[in-house]
Formats: sequence, structure tokens, C-alpha cells
Amino acid sequence: MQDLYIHNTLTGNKELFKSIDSESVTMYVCGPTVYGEPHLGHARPAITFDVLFRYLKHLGYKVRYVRNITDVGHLLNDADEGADKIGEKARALQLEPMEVAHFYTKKYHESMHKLNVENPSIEPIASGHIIEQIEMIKKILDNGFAYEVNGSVYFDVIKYNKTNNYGVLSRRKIEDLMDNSRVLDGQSDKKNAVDFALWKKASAEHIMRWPSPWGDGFPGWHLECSAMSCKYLGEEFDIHGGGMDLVFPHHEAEIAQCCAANKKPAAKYWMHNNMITIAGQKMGKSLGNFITLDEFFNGTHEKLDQAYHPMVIRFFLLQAHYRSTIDFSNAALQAAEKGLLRLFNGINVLNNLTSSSMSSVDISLLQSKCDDAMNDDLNTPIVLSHLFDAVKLINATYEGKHSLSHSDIQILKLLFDKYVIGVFGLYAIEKESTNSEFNNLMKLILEIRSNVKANKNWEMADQIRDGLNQLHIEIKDTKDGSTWNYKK
RNA sequence: GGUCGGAUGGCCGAGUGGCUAGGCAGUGGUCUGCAAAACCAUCUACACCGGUUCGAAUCCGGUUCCGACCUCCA
Repeated sequence: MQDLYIHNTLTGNKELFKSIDSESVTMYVCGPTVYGEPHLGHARPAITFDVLFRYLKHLGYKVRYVRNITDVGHLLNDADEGADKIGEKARALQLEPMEVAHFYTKKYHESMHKLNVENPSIEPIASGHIIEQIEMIKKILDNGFAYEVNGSVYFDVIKYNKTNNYGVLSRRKIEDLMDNSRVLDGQSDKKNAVDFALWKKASAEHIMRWPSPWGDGFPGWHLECSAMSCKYLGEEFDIHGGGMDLVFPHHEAEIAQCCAANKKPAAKYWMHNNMITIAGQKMGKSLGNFITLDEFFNGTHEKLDQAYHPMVIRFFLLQAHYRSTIDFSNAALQAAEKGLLRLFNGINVLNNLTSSSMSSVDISLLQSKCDDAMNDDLNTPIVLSHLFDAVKLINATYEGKHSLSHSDIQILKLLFDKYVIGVFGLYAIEKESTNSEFNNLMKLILEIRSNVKANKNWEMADQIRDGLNQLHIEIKDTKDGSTWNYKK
């Protein structure tokens, strides 16, 4: 097994990855709250950890990957009177909360499928694990790290911090947190502003509610991930992932809950992908500047010059390291689109390359260079740079400037297959129509034009080309005949 | 305000002390009836001011600017 190094937020360092069980890996990633359209921000963790999931399997691990769906409404704000997001949406649309959750879960799945994100091994749903969450609260209460007030249960952060470190993950000091926490005008039942809810009493109007030992209510903001990761991966597992915005308070609270209940901080390695920005500013629901994935796929947002294929989005994200912010723009996405086409064109050329008796270039280090980059905290942009170097070499070989032996060609094919298809999960953008009648028609037109060209009737040939151009169909004359594409 | 991160060529984006990724755009060329596409070649960098060093985009100090978290967020 190769040595894989990953950045661990818990220690702030790049560390050699060693799974608890030498043959398998357990991984939990925070999934979406399903009360809105999936957007570009959802694509980043999904793709980052999809690549990790695929890579770990490539390395030979058996991987159990859990990614949750949150369909329990979290409160809009910290005040006791708050409403939950799914409940609000349901009320606005006059639907059952479950209708809202189900609708957006389906949308999320459709978008993930288009992005070629593999299904996780288990995709648990928060509302299906109320019992587990209640049991966990009981444990935390029994261990003395929570208290009940008026039908709600709160985590006692101050008490917890006396024997544990609240702030291990986000490197915050509890004194700073207390200084900076909002004062809630006496609305809260909490002993301290830094405490957080494990169970909230449901007000009369609150639609999403479940019975509990403390009365009708709903689970707190951070509890579901602790309960579900524990249920499916155990009290200790290997990797916990999510967006950087979840480090505090969400993941910090998870660690506190798990330590309070099980005396174990859940995961060994905490990994966080960075945010996507638009014009340098974070894209987020609260900022109202997010673009949904459907809008990208269809080109229907005012900020978009064109539609972008899901593979372009995927490739665009892989061109940046997952821990860097990545700035969205049409120019950047169009550059990614062309780069992706170049990459697959290279694969196409490779598959049609004629082998020579021996190679004029040394490709022996290429594989290890890619592996090294990948093992260095999943440096996908570096892997891509090596693959583009290989594309250059492949094209030069096609032009006759280099030669490649049969075995070297096989090595290259395996390399591209492994990384581009297997680990990065990319596939070629199919630009031709799936309508076979139309394809046959186009074939006929191109045949006629090719006859016209053979007779050197350039005027007619150009007329056909220009006419098709007006219909947004682009003709390319190559050595081996003409092909067509839809124009963007 | 507190904590943390960033500033790389026209754009995106790697890179932690010398060998100066990669993609896109630009420019020149090959190919082509022409064009497009494709391919090849190639220019432009390391926010600012000091310091350490034989040598710094990379280390240290300071300055400016930007962002993230501290409230739901991927």
C-alpha cells in the first residue's frame, strides 16, 4: 500500500494516513440539508470526497463511506422562538415537510449523478435516526455534560471544557467564544451563550416534531452526524469530512458530543474542503449569490454566458486543490471546458497511436509522479499537469516527432484510465446528438459535401458549411473526413 | 473586535530556499481550396518595505489590501 498523506484539521498538519483497520477505511462526510436547490457549493465536498473515496478503493482499501441527508429542520437562529428551514419552506409551499425534503433529496441525487459522483455506501437520513439521537442525548445527560430546561436539553460547554478541550478542532479558546457570543435578550433557557441544543422543545406551531423523554420536540443542530456516524462507523472511525464552514461550530460540537457520550472524539482525521467564491466572495445561501447546479447545466442564470456540462464543473474543481478557495467565472469555466476537451482528445489520440519497436522518450516516471502528487494530500491539479505533459507527448508522437513502444502505450492507457476515468471520475463530453435519425441525416449531408469538395465546388461546400453554421452546427474538415458538433 | 487564512504573469491555478507546474487567452508556425478545429513553438509573474542567505515567490519582521469563521451555510 502506498503512503498517503492528508491534511488533518485536528492537528493542522499533513499526516501519514493510517487506518484503524489496515485493510479498510471508514469515512463520514456531511451531506446536504434538503430544503433548497443543490448549488455549486454542494458539488465541492461531494466531488472532493468522491475522489478520495475512489482513490482509497484504488489503493486497495475496502471503504465504507457514509454521507448523510439532513431532513430535520434546523433552527433559523439561536433564539428559542426560531423556525426551522424545512418547516418554513413547507409552510410557504403548503406542503408536508417530508414533501419538501423528498423533493430536494431527489434533486440532489440527480445532480450528483450528473456530476458522476458515486453513491456512498450508506446515505442515512436524519429523521430516520431520532431514536439513536435520543439515546445519545441520554448518554450525554448520564455523563453529566448536559442539562434539561423546559423540555429542551442543552450541552453544557463550560462544564465539558473543564475536563475536555472545547476548541480542539477550530483552535478557539472558550474565553474568546464567551466574549463574542451573542447575547439573546433573556430569550434563551441556556445557562451560557456558548451552550448548544441537543434537543429542542417544539412550539405549538412547529411542524416537525417527535416525542421524547423531555416532551415533543426535535433534535439539535449537530447531533444527527454524531448519532449516525457512531451507528454505522462505530465510536471511532478514520475520516470525517465536510466544508470548512462546518469546522465551527458543527464539527467542534460533534467532537464534544462524541467525547461526552463515548469518551472518544469520533474521527482520527478531519478533512475540510475550502469554499467556492464568486468575484472573491464566498458563495452562500445567506448572501444570495449562489448558482444552482441545474442553472449551470442549463446556462439559465444571468451570470452565466453559456451552459456548462457537469464534467466541466467536475474538471474545474479538480484543477484546484481542495483546500484552496476556487474563484468562479465564465472565463475560468470556459478555460476548463477547453482543457477537458484537450485531455480527452489526447486520450483519443492515444487509443489510435501506432506503436514503434522502441520508445524515444522515457515515460517510466510518469506513473510515480502522478501517484506522488495524489499521495500528497490529493493534489489533483499536479496530477492533471502531469497528464497534460503526457498529452503533449502523445500528440507529438502522433505527429511523428516521438515514438512509443507497444508496452509504453499500454502503460499510458492504463495511467489515463486509472486517473482520468477511475479516480477523477471524468468522462468524455458527448456532443453529438443521440437522435440516430438526425445523425444519419448529418452523415448524408457531410457525404454530399465531401463529394462537392472532391469536385472542387468550393462555393457549394462553403454554402453548406455556412448554412449549418447558422443552425448552430459546426463542421470541421480533418484529414480523415469531416465531423460535426453543436456549437455552444 | 477576536481567531485563522490568503495576495503568483491578461484569466484560472500549482509550487516552501537554487532545476523557475499545468490549463485558457495572446503571438508565431504546421495543416487546409479557404476557414474553423487540431497540433507545435513561444512572451508576460511572484502585493509593498526591510532582513537572513552565496542564492528567496518560497524563511523572518513590518506595511497595505482581501477573504473566512465567530449566526444557518458545502
